[in-house]
Amino acid sequence: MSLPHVLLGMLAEPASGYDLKQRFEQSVRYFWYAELSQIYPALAKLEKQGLLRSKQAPSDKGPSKKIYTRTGKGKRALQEWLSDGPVLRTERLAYLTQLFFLDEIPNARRIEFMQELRDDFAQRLEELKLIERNWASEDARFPDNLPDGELVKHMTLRSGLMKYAMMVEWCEECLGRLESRQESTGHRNSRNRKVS
Amino acid sequence: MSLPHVLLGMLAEPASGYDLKQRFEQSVRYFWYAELSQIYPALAKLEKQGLLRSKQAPSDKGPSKKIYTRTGKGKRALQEWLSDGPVLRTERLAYLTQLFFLDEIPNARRIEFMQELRDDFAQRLEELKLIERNWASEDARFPDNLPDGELVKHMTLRSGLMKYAMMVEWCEECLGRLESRQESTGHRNSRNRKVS
DNA sequence: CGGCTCATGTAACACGTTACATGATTCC
DNA sequence: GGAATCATGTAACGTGTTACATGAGCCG
Repeated sequence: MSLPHVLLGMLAEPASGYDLKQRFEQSVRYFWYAELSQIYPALAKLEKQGLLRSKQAPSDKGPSKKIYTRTGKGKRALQEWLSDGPVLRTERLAYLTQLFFLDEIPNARRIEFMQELRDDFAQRLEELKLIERNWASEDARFPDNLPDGELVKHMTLRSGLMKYAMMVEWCEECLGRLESRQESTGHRNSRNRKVS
Repeated sequence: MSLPHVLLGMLAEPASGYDLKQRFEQSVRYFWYAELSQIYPALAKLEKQGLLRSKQAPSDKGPSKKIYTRTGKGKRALQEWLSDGPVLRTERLAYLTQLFFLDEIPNARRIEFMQELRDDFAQRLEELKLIERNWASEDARFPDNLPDGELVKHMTLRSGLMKYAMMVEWCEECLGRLESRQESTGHRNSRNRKVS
């Protein structure tokens, strides 16, 4: 339902499948993920539908690339997807369903689970903070005078910063509740952050 | 990777496929969704693997049901999934990828998009607040003296309450930034909440 | 009797993951 | 020459969605 549209969005600038995979990793990896083996056939299909055009081009390093360009029809398909409004309530958050059933394992394990969650969110938060710091130092227009294309990217980044900061706090709150039960059964559990 | 485990979790109490669908809608719909046509074959497969057992039972209304019960092996499989730690970085948030490319449509449309987002998050927040209010009024142990099974459910609920409250705020912030651009091009746009 | 909810499924298709296959170029 | 990276794909399998099929029991 969405990968083809994400590819159309990423192809505002022409790129090969391999390039697109890198772009995924650098930009949208916090809310979208795709394998190369998924990207290649998706691009081929979009070309067959006339939403993309491709040409062979030599590479700086390695074998020649197949560079895809968005057609007018491709751009309109993307705009239509965006104009249809947000795609909502399709999220699947496996870690929350796990938490929902976490009473099926012993409390000490529950605490380990929440620590792992907290550490991962904290790490993502640091990664995003770094991106924001670099951006701020490299672009004088940051954050209030950005052009439209950068503004929406910054809004996306802000949502990640706010979300992960909140999730870390929430994990701490949960750990407090779990640990108070641990203590009452005679055990004691360090609250130290795991190093990864 | 996960639906079978979610079903095992939901089957702490025996139920039919149809019952489970109802349970999905009442409890985990905010972070997991499944169609009946996905649930039935998944249950059959779990039974074939010996993680569930089934028996026919009459229904209050309508035809007879196939009631599934978790086996010891099924419970261990669930505990193993939970003990392996949180399943992370598998999220796919379509609305954030849309936002990321939102500069491809006119600013007026961008504002409509964010209003729709905000309204949906606000609605989810109200739904969760209602659940919390009802719970608080029906259970004297709420929220600090809940048994383990309810504690993890409450932690899950809290994450939703905190998340959607934050997302509504974030949407308002984004709308402010988008509308300030709208005004500077001579248009004016009401900030009123849409009624659904 | 007709329409609703209850109840269980199948079929066709789309989407996503893991493993495998192939070969060019670059760096050590 | 061997390992790493660049580059494009296919195959098999698992997961998820939409549409369709079937029939029991209940309410008006």
